[in-house]
Amino acid sequence: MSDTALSEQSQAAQPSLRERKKRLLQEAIEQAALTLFRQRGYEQTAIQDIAEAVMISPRTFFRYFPSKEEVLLGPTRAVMQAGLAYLRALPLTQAKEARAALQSTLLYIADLYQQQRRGFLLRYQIARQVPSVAAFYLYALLEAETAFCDLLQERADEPQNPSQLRLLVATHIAALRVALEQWLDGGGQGDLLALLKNHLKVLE
Amino acid sequence: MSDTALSEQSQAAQPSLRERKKRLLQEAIEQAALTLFRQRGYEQTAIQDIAEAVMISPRTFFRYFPSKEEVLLGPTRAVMQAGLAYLRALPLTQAKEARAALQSTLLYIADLYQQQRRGFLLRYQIARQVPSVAAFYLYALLEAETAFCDLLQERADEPQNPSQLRLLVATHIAALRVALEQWLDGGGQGDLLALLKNHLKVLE
DNA sequence: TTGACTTTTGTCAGTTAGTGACATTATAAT
DNA sequence: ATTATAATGTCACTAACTGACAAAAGTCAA
Repeated sequence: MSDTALSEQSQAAQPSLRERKKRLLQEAIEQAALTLFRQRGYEQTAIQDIAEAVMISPRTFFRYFPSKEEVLLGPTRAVMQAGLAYLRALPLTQAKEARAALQSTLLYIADLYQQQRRGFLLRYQIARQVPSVAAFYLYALLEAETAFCDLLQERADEPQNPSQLRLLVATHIAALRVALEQWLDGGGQGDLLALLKNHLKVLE
Repeated sequence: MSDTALSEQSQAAQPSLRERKKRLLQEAIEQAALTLFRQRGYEQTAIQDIAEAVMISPRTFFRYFPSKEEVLLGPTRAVMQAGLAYLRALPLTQAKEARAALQSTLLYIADLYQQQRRGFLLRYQIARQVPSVAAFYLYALLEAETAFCDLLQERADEPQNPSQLRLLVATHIAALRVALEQWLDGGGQGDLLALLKNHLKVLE
């Protein structure tokens, strides 16, 4: 683990055979899992079934995903993390108001959802049927809440009342969730951004 | 199962030895579980440990609780169900506005929480540390959401836009959740009702 | 109280998710 | 080629559940 950073990343080139195979396998596992979930149902699909489909051992599955749920919830978590990164990188030169920064972040997140419409649609349909997935889906959405508060607190133009800020963030994420669920309930056909914008406007 | 209703409930008397023992055992299991969770931690406590403490077989534990999490989450679910019942029984003679009915229901729920402060405090402290419990806790809070919408729709003075109504309910439950967590973070010392009232006022 | 009936319980066997340890194999670097 | 490193498979294990069935306890009528 000496200076791989130097020898590999300096050229911004290929991410090494090993890395490529890892990505490929990760995607293969995910695809196989989603396919099986859709065919037989989530609970009727054992880790072993997924492993066999990709010709790996069950042990290896768990080296790529910490749990069965995470195959479905990883992207949701990733989108929320991307939202945090977006907020962190928001140019605050014009000293945005906390609410405005939050709104723009949620719209950014909604846009990411829309870009991966297909994947999220399937994931959502499973989450609706399986309580444990639904539960962890909510957790994935809301675990970022305090991080949002911290970021807004440190980057807002003026200090916020922590309690009020928390309420602001929670209700706005609730608006995102509602927009998301309504959009997905409609098969992802409608315009998620428009839906969310409307909800955000109602909150003001 | 013929006419037990007649012979037992007509006198509103003792709920039969069998029923009493069941309640007793259920409470004993719950108490033993909570004690062990506090002593050793949730994940370090196996079902078998709980079963041994109450001198039952592990199989019997699962006849009383469908899962380990449910020992912790049952009361939360019960409180939300009680809220639904309260809303269902709300006298609508004066044709309440949907928001007002919802507010009063959430205050009722908050009151129930406050009445069981001790129990919820412990449960919350565990939920904070264990993701699976936290996830199911959120699920328990939010699974009642659509039921709230349905009830409000059918009982409100005038028909609601379903989408707006959903947003209303989601944000208000979010306010309940925030108030709850802030109250519990403060050790349950503060006034939950006041906190919630404040949050509800902000939402208007 | 006896005796039939119902509910609850324990036992047993099994499935599945998830984890640690270690030997084996594949990739990387020299 | 050779050595170091990282990924994989195998094995053994824990722990949460579940179905089936027999044993025990509670119920009720005669």
